[in-house]
Amino acid sequence: MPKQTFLNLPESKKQKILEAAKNEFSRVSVTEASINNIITEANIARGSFYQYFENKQDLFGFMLSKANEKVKEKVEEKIKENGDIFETFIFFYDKIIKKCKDNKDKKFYKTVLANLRANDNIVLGKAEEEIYTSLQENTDTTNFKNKEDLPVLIEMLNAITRWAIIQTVTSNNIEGMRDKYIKQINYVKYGILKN
Amino acid sequence: MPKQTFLNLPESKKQKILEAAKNEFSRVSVTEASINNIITEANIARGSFYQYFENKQDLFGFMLSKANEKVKEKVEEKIKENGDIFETFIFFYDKIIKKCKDNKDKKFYKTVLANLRANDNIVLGKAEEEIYTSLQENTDTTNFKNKEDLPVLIEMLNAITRWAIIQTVTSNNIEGMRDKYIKQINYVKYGILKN
DNA sequence: TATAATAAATGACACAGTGTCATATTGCTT
DNA sequence: AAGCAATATGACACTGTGTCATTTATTATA
Repeated sequence: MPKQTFLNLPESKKQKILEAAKNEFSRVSVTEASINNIITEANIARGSFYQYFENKQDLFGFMLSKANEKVKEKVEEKIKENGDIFETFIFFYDKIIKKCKDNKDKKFYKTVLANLRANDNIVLGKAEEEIYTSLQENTDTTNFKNKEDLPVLIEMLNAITRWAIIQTVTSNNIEGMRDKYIKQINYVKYGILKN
Repeated sequence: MPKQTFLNLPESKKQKILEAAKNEFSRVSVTEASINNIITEANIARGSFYQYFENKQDLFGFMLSKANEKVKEKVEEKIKENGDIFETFIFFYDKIIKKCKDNKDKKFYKTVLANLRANDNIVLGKAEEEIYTSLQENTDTTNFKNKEDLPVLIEMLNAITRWAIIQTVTSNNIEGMRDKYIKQINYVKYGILKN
């Protein structure tokens, strides 16, 4: 988390820094990002950066969790509303893809997702754990063959969905990719093999 | 690919360099790895490193594809042998996990897998495409409800399997993780929902 | 209002790393 | 033994990170 000094800053200065950071994180992955570029564009001194953040990871994590906090809330609403774990994952997928279409954040999201580590969470840290709990507690398992395996199912849906998101974002055929994803969800619901 | 100069090197010198590199890549991800550490341990000059490789990615890619070339062959054999796409993915999973248990390469694999980018291939580059083709051509779809969707199925199995591999390797409960993975494969075969 | 105290800003610095290149060394060939 | 090609070398120019002593601004206090 950013230090108090950053949070105390006047809104306009904060925005200037966050915007410079967004440009840099749209250009390259966090590891490749250069603090120099950020401070030059934001017009702050090197030392100031370190008064505000621990390092660039700190800044990046802050931006990402901020960007996704609404998604988290909406997903939790959704599962409480209808209890359908499959619908909810599709809803999550759509929400993230929508963000990648929005011109303001397009490049940022694309770069972030393409450079995500294999076991990084899409919605960062504690928030992702909380989503898991919500899904677990609110899924309606009435139609399941076997209720006990819900956590394993959620993990699998997570694997499929994150892969689909990454493939969708890095491909150019968004609609085709969504269709594929929906097919995959249906496989999980009804199975591949004849009975 | 390494330059000819490296390939011409006497075996023992090559080994010394590859071993130094393995130590470094076991310690941290490719991006964080330091060429300095590698050349110091291998006792070669900085300039020499660049006579051998384009950069550290080049060296890393070479090591990884070398490490996985056997896996690729065995997977292709397997699918030709029995046509069972599910068994073959489990076979692949087991092969990779086995490598992560082998003391010599344990740390290396663990670090590599934990730092894989979200859409990097586990078996690098061209080899992975070739596996796809093999799987596609040799899968027996007799029992499938719908034969046309094989490519989509393969992609899904890939997503599930790589996630399982990464979770397994970064967890400490290897056996438990395998059980989970098998359950997931069964979901895909038979579906979650009651008919 | 003057002064003290607290918060914020600054940029030079030490350090670590990358990739290049002109030069030196080795070893092979005739 | 001379000459040529392959290999080895480390100093150099860059780019980047995180720190810290110092300066500047802001707020509180008497």
